[in-house]
Amino acid sequence: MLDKTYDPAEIEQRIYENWTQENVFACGHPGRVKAGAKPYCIVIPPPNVTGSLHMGHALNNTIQDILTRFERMRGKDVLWQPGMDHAGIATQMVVERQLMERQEPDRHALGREAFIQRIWDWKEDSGGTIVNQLKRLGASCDWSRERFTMDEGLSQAVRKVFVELYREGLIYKDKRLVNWDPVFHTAISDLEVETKEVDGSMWWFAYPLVEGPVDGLEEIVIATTRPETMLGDGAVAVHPSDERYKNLIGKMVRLPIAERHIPIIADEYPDPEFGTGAVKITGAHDFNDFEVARRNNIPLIKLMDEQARMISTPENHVPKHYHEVDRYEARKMVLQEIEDLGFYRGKEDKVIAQPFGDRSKVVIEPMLTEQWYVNAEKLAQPALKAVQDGKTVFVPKNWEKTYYEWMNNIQPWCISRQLWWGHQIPAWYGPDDKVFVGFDEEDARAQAVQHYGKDDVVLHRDPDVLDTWFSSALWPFSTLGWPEQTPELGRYYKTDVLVTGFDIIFFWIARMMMMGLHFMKEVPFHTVYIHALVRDENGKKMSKSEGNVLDPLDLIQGIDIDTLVEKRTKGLRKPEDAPKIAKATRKEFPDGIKAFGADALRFTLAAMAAQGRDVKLSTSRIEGYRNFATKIWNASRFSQMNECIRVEGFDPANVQQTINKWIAGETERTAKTVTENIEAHRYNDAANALYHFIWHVFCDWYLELIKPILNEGDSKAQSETRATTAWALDQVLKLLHPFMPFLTEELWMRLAEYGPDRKTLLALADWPDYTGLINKKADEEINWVIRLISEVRSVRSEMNVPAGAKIPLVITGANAQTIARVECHEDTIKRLARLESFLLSNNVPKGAVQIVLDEATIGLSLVGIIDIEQESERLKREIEKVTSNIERISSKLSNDKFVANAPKDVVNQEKERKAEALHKQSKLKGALERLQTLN
RNA sequence: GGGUCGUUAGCUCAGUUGGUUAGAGUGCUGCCUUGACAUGGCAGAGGUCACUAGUUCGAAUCUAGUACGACCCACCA
Repeated sequence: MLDKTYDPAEIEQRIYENWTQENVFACGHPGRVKAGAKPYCIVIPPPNVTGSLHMGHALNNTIQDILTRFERMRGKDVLWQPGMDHAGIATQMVVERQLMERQEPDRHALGREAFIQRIWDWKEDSGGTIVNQLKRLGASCDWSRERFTMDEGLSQAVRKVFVELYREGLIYKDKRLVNWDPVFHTAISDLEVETKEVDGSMWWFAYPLVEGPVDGLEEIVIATTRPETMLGDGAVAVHPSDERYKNLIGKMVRLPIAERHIPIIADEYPDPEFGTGAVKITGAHDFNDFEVARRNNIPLIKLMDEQARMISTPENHVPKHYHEVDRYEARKMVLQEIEDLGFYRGKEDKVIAQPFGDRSKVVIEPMLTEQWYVNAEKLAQPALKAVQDGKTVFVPKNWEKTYYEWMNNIQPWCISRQLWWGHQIPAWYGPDDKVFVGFDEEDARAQAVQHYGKDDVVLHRDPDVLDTWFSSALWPFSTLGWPEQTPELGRYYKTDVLVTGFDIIFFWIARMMMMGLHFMKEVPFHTVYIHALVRDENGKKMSKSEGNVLDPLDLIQGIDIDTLVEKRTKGLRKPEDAPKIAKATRKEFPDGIKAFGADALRFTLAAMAAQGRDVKLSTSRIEGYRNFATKIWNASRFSQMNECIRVEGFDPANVQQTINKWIAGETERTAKTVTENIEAHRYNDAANALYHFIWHVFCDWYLELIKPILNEGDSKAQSETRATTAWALDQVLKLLHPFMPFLTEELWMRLAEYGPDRKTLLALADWPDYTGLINKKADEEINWVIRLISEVRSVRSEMNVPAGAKIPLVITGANAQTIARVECHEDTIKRLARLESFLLSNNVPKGAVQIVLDEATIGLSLVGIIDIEQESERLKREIEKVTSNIERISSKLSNDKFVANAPKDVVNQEKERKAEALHKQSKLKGALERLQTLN
């Protein structure tokens, strides 16, 4: 016998092991995948090897799991391809920090090879905790095929792609400005830069004219937000149309501190309306200036080292006392010196847009370096066209616009990183720095030998590694075995659906599209489902520094308040926020967080994942769905207690009892709704349909309505009802399984003890697909019973009839159909409406409350309880309601335009409604009259 | 500066192509420990669908504008 409540903690782990043992998730498994089964494939967005499961992962993977479980049950050969990303910067950072904490030698002391080995060791020990967390969530990935972006196979794919793109001229080296991260000492791509508005200042400096005043001007005043870069100025630019400076163009000015002479040039770039209209040009440290400098042949003077400290230059542009000084310290020094020298012309505080590294959170420095680039513009064209042609569809569709927008303005993709952890660039340099790109050193050497015409060439390898997203871009085919032509590659590529958040459309989706089309000549997936961001219940983004992070694992297994507070306040960027966060957390969860189980969390995420909207997660919602799990558990318990045993060969189309016909039809409806909504990626609609059916149809009505049959019905009706209940419950478990896999699988097995053996685990059972079970007559009849019971209950409550009091009921004016229904469902109605007796009569008795139900009038004898005044008021209110309804419909129907223009169906419907309302009105009037004459 | 989206019950949200009296969950009120379930049952209160104008027989839904809010992209020194 089942316990009274469902205990997820006890069950979930055991169930997952069961699935694994039975190879339930293995694609192409000969034991369980039917011959001729269609393939279905989803590749997981590979989580970082350093990552742990956050709410975004939980939503993302719940959706993928719903899809894969659904398709698996529909008989497809499903591959959910799992794996992890090596996450270049993040991983290197974690291990470097670990070395520091343990006071071990840093990576430079260790050397490259030892450091990389150290990272592999780290991965072995503590990498990939997220995999186990995904299992806790129930993710039905084929773990036997797990891949890692640094695996040998995937690394080969990376090298091959690099070499081929290089040979096609789509990868090249270039010296230009890049976004430089002074903390990680590496270039990063445009996408990894976050522009933020911060409080800053703009200062005015005067540069004196070398050859004396022109038009009375002795100096030109420039405005800058970055004073320290003035040491590298190569020119001052003014707009050619700017009358103020017209005669200054071509003159030289003296650059203070640096004591150099630089020209005043004319360029379209300066805006005469802004600042002073004169712009200092620092080509090596500003993207705009770089372009101006290029156009005008102005020298680029690199001022800083990889940590953004000032350096000396070969031409001694930077005075000695600035050497090795940090850029912000240098700023203060420049300001002071400019002031001391008398060239300071003022300051304005203003909000300025500044670039920050998305991981390091420090201000990015534009730096002049040589890097590897992908010609993204060229690769983008087919990727753009594929979406335009509908080869790949975005759901919701409006994301396509975002995709187009970015693809149409795509910039060269900087792919080299000055890190150690990652795919080292397969490029080797000869003595004269001539580059040889090859699949491996041997390949490169062969080219070098041929080039130099001698055998003993000394080559050194490019030390840089590739952007992590370079290998992620290959994920849909590299994980399937490419460049080998594996059977899996042929079978599962292109994949079916990619499920991800909008934040990586550019980082990942766009690049997979480009690489997939280029190397596989086919899009990587036919559908991209973009889900929303998960926020806290106030709509704020969950972030460590806000202290509002909800860890999915905590919701699954529960956490006490002290531990939660400790988690939220540990390692904050701003430790002073800790007390505030602790207080808010204690207020939000005075008793900590209860263990809701994975199923409740999954169901919540699915139910809240409406297309195109953020998910604001609230714990009360999760609690509600935990209760839902308990409800199902108890419905199963009821079924078990009443010996509702499944019958081999039971066919829901053959049931005789009206109530059973009805639930069979309702089940069919629900199955259709759920199927259609999952197919349409409307997970919230599917979840809500299930919730409503299970709780408010199956439990609230079906199980209540059959109780009289189970208790005292004839044996034929009893056995049919038991079999139907068992069948319906099976369908419930199947339909709910993609959403709540643990609970349903457990019940599936537990209920198996009470009937014929299950042929398979629920995860492999056939998805419900019925037609022809809907029976209009049964629907009408049961709905009549439900309406009758509801009306009686409502009146009882309104008249304050004690819940325990059983009262007599009299039906008058009933037609033959109603009489038949009454006879058939008498026991049920008596029980659920708490009636003492149930009579058919020609007269409404004295002292009765009257309910109009279709053609019949139902009298509830409440002698001694009824208040004639009150009842008369109630009836009048009812009549008023119906009358206003009639008026509304009448005015509609008397509108010629409505009758002429509205569809026939709508007009007829209104006519029908009017007739019904008129009928009800006259019945209610009769009831009121009787009340007044009888009493 | 460009773009996307949102505004519906106290709260969190549904509402697909315009067509009953706009729905859930949660919270609230009243009654109920009735043999599956108090993590429950029954009944109920609660909405000018942000605002304005328009299209239409008919608008939460379509169009235009206004207000407020969110997010993304972008080089104004």
